[in-house]
Amino acid sequence: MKKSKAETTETRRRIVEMAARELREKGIQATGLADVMAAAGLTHGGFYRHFGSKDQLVTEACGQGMESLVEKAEAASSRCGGKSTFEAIVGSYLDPKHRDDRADGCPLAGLGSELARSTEETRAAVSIGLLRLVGLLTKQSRRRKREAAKSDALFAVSALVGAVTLSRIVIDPQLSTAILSATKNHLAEARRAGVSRRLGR
Amino acid sequence: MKKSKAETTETRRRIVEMAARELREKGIQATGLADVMAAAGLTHGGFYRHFGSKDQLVTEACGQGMESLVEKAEAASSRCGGKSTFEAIVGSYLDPKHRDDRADGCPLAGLGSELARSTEETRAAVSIGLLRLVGLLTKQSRRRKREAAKSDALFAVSALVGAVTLSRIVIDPQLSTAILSATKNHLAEARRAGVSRRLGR
DNA sequence: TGTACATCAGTGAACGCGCGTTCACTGATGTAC
DNA sequence: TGTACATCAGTGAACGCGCGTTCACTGATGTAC
Repeated sequence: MKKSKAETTETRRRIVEMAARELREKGIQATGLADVMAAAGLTHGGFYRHFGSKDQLVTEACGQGMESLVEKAEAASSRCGGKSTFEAIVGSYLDPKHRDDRADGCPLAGLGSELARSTEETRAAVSIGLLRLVGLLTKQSRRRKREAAKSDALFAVSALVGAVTLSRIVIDPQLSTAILSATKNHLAEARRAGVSRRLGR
Repeated sequence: MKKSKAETTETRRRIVEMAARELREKGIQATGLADVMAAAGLTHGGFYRHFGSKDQLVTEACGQGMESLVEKAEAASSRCGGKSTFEAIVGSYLDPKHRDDRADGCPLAGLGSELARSTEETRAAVSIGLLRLVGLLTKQSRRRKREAAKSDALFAVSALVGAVTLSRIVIDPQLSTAILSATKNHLAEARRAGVSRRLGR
């Protein structure tokens, strides 16, 4: 049953795509290769025609998940209505929809503590996406100094990831949304403060 | 080999203590009951004399880990030198020592994404500790309104948890410490801004 | 262009391993008299 | 207080299961002539 090169490439892409979803949904360790292959419409035996190990798939899938996140942030920033790009990114990240849709959400929030124990390759792949996100937000900072702007961005990303993680742990729905909205309000406020400082107020 | 009641109680306590360490160190799924029992100086077979399931142990151990965290925060606040209690708590949480010592660190940072997929019991146990921490920080807020003070606290905890999580994922050591210090500086700044607002400046 | 053969994507069974859980057993502890 | 017996904490072997990985096999694709 050999497949054409085009089909093979497409199959590999689909496996990574499905893995990115399954991993974020269930977690890295809880996701079996058979699950991923089944989601891609295949049986588990063929996995090693495409990847050398589960770790390699995890690395690619997490990298891909981060790429999706960055693209989503870019999209949110391009179609921000009256709001600033910064607010658009923060708003979509802290939306309860994001909290409730792990499979399509941010790998940092969905897999954070597992990523911290992953291979150096996986962490490196994730770091690239993280730095791209930080870069996006750094551009949006209103600080003069580049270092201060990057510091703003690192802080904002930390708050975003922490807030969504906590909002998923907590049981009380009111507390869960309170965490998200508190973070949204405070990030907006901190940004305004940054503006004030820049203008010397 | 029946043991005295005092010994039994002490053994159970030791199992929970060791589990709290092992879980935070290796993660929930990656920690085996045999590991925990061995760390407590026992063999795995006796586990079910003390607990009904691994889930139950995880619940107790995570709850206990959160208690330790809160106690540590209380201790840090009581012996804060010239700094405010708020700064003392934030400073010790964002200390690189905390980042590098998972076994003794915050369960939210060490197990965040796994906790988000844990049983309701475990999440409830963790929530109690989280709310105690939020309560501590709420008391330290300089806002007039209680709601605003709690919002401050929720935001601060989100940033703390996110920052330590990210600092453990990232490979570049400079970036890792930059995440921690950016978060520390911004939280202190946000607090100062809160003061200004309260004083009507 | 047509043909013969090598390649290799995908299948499904199998392997080995580690895990959570169970169980028969041991012997010190606690209790009933 | 002393004795006989029930209790039960802890041991170590075993069970069943799911997982990552391997492998012989199939048959369509790609290639060499």
